[in-house]
Amino acid sequence: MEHMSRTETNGLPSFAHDLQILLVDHDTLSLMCIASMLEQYSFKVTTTEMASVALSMITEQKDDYKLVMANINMPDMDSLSFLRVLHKKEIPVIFMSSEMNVYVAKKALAEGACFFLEKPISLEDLKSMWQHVYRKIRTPRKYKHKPNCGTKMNSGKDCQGIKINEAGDVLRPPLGGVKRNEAGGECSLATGHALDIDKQNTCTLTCKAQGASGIKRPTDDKEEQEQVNRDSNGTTGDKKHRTVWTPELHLKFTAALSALGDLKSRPKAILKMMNVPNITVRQVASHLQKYKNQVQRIRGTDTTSLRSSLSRLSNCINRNEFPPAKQSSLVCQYDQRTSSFGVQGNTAQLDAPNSLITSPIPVAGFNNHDYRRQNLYSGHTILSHYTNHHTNNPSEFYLRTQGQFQNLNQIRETSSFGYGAGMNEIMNQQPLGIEENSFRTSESHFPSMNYITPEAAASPYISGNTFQVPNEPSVMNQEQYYTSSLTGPFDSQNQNQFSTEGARLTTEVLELVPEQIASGNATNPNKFPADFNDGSQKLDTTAGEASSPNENQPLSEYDELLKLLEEDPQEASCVGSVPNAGDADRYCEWLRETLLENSTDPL
DNA sequence: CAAAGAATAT
DNA sequence: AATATTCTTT
Repeated sequence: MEHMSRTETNGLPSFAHDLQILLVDHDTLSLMCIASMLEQYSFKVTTTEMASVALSMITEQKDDYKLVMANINMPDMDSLSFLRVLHKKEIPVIFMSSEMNVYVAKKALAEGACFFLEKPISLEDLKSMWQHVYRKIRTPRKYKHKPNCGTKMNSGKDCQGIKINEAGDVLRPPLGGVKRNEAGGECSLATGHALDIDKQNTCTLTCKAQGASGIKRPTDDKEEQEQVNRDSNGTTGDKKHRTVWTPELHLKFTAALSALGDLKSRPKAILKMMNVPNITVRQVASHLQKYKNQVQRIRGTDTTSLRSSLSRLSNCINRNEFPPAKQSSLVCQYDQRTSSFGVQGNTAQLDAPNSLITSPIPVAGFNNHDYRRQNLYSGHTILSHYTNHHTNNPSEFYLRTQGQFQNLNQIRETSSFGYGAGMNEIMNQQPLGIEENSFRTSESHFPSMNYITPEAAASPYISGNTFQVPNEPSVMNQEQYYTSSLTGPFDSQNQNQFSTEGARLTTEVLELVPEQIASGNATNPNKFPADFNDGSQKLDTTAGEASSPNENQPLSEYDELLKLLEEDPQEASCVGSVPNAGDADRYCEWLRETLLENSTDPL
């Protein structure tokens, strides 16, 4: 690669040349892509897809890596342990992630990572990475040892039996397999084990004999907790899995609620109506509890409207008037078979389903949405859409640049993740994925593609190649989520569907947007951005210091620093060839502070 | 005692 | 934060 980009290379101070960077990303395409970009700056890049291998390489010290850039999502180990090992060796770590998640970013930074990049990463973003090599090593802000929290940063991915001893050596389990619990049951990768990181920096795979859901309150040590949890037939192999309330499930739930009315909406009845196998009354009760809380929170203490909504719907049902009069312009179909939203054949057009499973959203910020993320540096907002993993439809991503969406055609499927992961964040980002309920996300490193026309956007149905660009968010916000289930159209003919397990086709019509969003407004392409910015407000604030209206501040600010350093490399590097990275340091410190500050914000 | 509601554990 | 489990009330 010597022949290429001499100019780019010259953009960096000499001491940044030939910097040895170890790049870790299980995502091969991403790995190659970023590696090639880094090489354009004349960095010497070594790549590996396995974090564990990366650690081996570092431990073996074949090369003197000055910087490690790693996808925070590590299928083969816990990224937190990874970070700690490197931190001990005083190698700066920059984490990358395709799912922007403030929590994860904060966590990583707090734990000592020196930077966090959201994919897609631009050439420009990488330009300044060398600076981190010269920053002082920070000590992790807090070291909260919580047993069983080790996987948190891994967005639902668990360690697969990699051990790291104190020296940072990576020890693989004999067969590289899955550890088994005492009873010989295989630990489910999804839920059956937890990753413990003790103070010796040893990561141990442990299996919970009781399964993922063996959560018990401390007993007053009455009768020895008999092995009540050994299942009835004596085999411990059965893995209880944590039920995930997918959009589909929740849909059935809300439909049942609607059909029953709030008076009859008791767990048992709901369960019966939902007719979903493998779900218990207690689970429904639990969900109902959450549901009610959220409805209440959204509506304030006022239950009247809730009631009237229900009775209104009830009336409709009784009078056989389906669907009830429409009040919104944004309608999409829901295909129960493929569990996707959108017009037949064009699935996953709406990200409403995501909002179904997002966590409670602060009332002030309805527009928050897990699938709407913003690149800290580019200011791009990226929308992603979920799709059920049973379908072949890749998730779709839309990139908004300067007020316009770009459809990223070059979509690549990556790992699946469980609820809470990414979707939360993608959902964000929490542990314990369940195979049957996992989603798939896609990411793209190719910012390009077609713009979406306002005309296309105006379509009440969102077709495969368009994106709704309404004045208001096209996502169903929390309020809409709860109310729509109560007031939304309900096909009488579908009532029985909840008790028929067989094939169901696209018949249900969902109302996704409340009446306030009149069709007239919805087609105004000039106004929509407000919401999307709001939706990412958290990230915005995070990225750009409040005062500036320009969201790209951080990048330019960083750039300024870089330029400063470049302009006078001599002076900058007064100590040997080490530049004075004070400014960069301060910047990073600021960034970190900002992120951490936000974390304490109640919001 | 069963079912639902609330509280709490993780 | 979401869900499972346990405690409390109906």
